[in-house]
Amino acid sequence: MKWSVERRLEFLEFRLFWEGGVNRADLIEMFGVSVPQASKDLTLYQEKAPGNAFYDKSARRYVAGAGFRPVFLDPDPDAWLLRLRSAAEGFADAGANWLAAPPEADIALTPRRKVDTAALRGILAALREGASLEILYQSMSPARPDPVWRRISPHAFGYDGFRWHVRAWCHETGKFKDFLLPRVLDIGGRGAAGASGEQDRLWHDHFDIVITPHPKLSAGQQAVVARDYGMVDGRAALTTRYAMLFYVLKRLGLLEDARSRDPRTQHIVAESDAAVAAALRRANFEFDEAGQTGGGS
Amino acid sequence: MKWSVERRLEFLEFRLFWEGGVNRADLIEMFGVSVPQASKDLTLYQEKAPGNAFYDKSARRYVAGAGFRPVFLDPDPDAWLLRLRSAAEGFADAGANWLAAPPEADIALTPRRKVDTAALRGILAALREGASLEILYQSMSPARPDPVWRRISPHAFGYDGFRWHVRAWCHETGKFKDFLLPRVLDIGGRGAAGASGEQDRLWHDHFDIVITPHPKLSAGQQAVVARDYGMVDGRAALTTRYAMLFYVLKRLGLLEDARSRDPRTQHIVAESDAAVAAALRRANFEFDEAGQTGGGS
DNA sequence: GTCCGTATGTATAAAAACTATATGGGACCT
DNA sequence: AGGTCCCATATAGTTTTTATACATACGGAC
Repeated sequence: MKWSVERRLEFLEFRLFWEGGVNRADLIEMFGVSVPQASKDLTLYQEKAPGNAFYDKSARRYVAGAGFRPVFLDPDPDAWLLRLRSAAEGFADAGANWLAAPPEADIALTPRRKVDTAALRGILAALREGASLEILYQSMSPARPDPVWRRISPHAFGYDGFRWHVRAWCHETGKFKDFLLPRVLDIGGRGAAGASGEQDRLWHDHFDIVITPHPKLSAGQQAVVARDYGMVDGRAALTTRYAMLFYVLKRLGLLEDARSRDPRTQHIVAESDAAVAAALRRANFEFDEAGQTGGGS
Repeated sequence: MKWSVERRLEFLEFRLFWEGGVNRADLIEMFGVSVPQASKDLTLYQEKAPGNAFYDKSARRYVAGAGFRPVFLDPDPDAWLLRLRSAAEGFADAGANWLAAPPEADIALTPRRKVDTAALRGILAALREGASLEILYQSMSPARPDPVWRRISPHAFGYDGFRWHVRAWCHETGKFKDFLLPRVLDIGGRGAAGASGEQDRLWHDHFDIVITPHPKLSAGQQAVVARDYGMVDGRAALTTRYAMLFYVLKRLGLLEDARSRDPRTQHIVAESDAAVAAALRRANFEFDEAGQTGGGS
C-alpha cells in the first residue's frame, strides 16, 4: 500500500477514534484529494478494518463502532495529548496535528528567549562531525557579565523541562558542562574535538533516586501517591544520569528540604537525603557560568 | 502540487537544513518510493528551491548551500527540538519524526501513571457534546481514600508541565475543578450538563504575574535573567488564567517564598508578593480532592 | 407534504503519478 | 583496472487519482 494512502487511512482512524467521527470533507480538506477518492478511501478503510466505521445517516458522517479495534494507529492517549500540547503551544499550522476542533487547553508556560537557528544548526553540525566549535556564550558568571567566545565539543542534548542545553566539553576549563541553547548568541569556527562523549562519565553513569510518599500525608493519600508514581512497597527508583540529576531533583522538588515542605504540594521525598546529597556531590554540581553545570572527569 | 509530493519535498528540505544532507536512499526508506521517483523529487526540489541543494560528489549526497532559504519548511528551532523531545520520550517509531540520526538526548522525566484510553475518549466525547459524565475518580482527599463515582461536566484541558487535567464542573460540590487524567480510573453514563464552560470565571479571567530578576543576583546576572525572560526595564508580565495560576507559580518557583531561596537556582521573584497572594486567594485554591483545585463562581 | 441544501456512493473516461527495468556516468576504494 | 556506490534519465506499463455526471438519503424550511 502506498505511503500516502496509508497516511489517509491512519488519519481516518485517528478521527474516528479520538474525534468521534469523520467525513469525506475532512479527507478532502486535509489531503486535497478529490471527492471520489475520498469515497474510495472510506470504502477501503472499511475493508481493511471491518466493524470500525459506521455511517450515521442522521449525523451525516462516519462514527466509530462499539468494538473499535485500531489497525493503522497506536491508540496511545499520550500521543493524542502530545498533539494537543503542540496545538496549545502554537506549533504547526492548526490542522497539521489532525485535531478537528481542539478543545480549549492551556499550558503552564514560562516564556523563554528563543533559540537562535544558526546556533542550533552549527552545534548540530559540530556534533555530527565530532568537531569542536566556537560559541559566543552569555554566562551567568559574575566574572563574565558580557558574552564571551569559547570553544566547545558538543556530544549530547538535555532538557530540564523548560529549556534545552547542549552537553559539551569545554576547552577553556577542561570539563564537560551544560550550555543553555538560548544563551548561545553566535557561532564561530569549527576545529578539532577536545574530548569525545564517551569520556563524559557523568553523562554515562546513572544513579537511582529512591523516592517514597511524603511521610506527613495520611495513609490513604500515601497510597494514592504510591500509585501515581508506580511505587512497589511504597518505594520507587528513578534511574537518572548524574549529568541530569540536578534537573530531575529540581523538577521533583527534592533539591531543597522536601520533608519540611507542605505535603499538599510536595507529594514525595527521597528515601535517603544523604544518598541524594552524596550523588549530587559526585555529580559535582557547581553553580557557575552555565547556570548549573556538572563538571567532572 | 499533490500532498504526498509536498511532504516529500518538505522532508528533503528538513534533512538538508537540519541534518546536513539528504540522499535518494533516505527518500526511498521514508516514503517507500522507487529509485527514479526519488531522483525526480530531488530534481523537482532543485527547481522549486534553486540554490538550496548541491550534490557533494565526494560525500555522495546532497548538502545545503550557504545561502539556504527554506521554501517548504518553517525553520523554527523549537520545531526541531520538539521532534527531538518526542524521539527522546520514545514517541512514534523512530524515523517518523524525520530525524536521521538523533543525537543523544535526555529529558528530566518524572514517571507518571498512564492515562486510561477509554477514560480520555469518554471525557472527550462528553466535552464535544456538551454533556456531563460519571467518572470513577481517585481523589487525594483523606475523607475519600478509595475511588468514588462522581459526575462532571468537562469543558477544557490543562497541563502543568507534568500531567494533564480536565477542567470541569463538579456536580457534587457545585464548583469548577481540575481532575487529573491519570486518576480517572473508569467512566460511566452520560447525562445533562451541569454548567457551561463560559460560566467558569477562573478559567476565562486572567492575571498578570509581574516578575523581576532575583534581587540578590549581581547587576550583570540580573541583566542576563532579564534577557532570558524578555524583560523590559527589568520587569515582565506573564498573563495567566486564574485557573492555571497555581501551576504557573509552582513552575516558576514563586509559590513559596522566592526571595529567601538561593538565587543561583531561583532566578526570578514576583515584583509584588502581595499581589500574587491576593490573586491566589481570588483563584480560591484549596488543596482538596483533586490535589490542587480551584473552586469558584 | 414538498423543495432545497448537503451529505453519501458509484460509474466512466482521461490525466497524472509512480514503478520496473535498463542504460550511462562520475567518484572513490582496493 | 575493476568493483562499488551513488546519481540521472528514458521507456513502457501499471496504478492512482481526477473530472464529470448521476442517483440516493436525511433534515429543516416553507
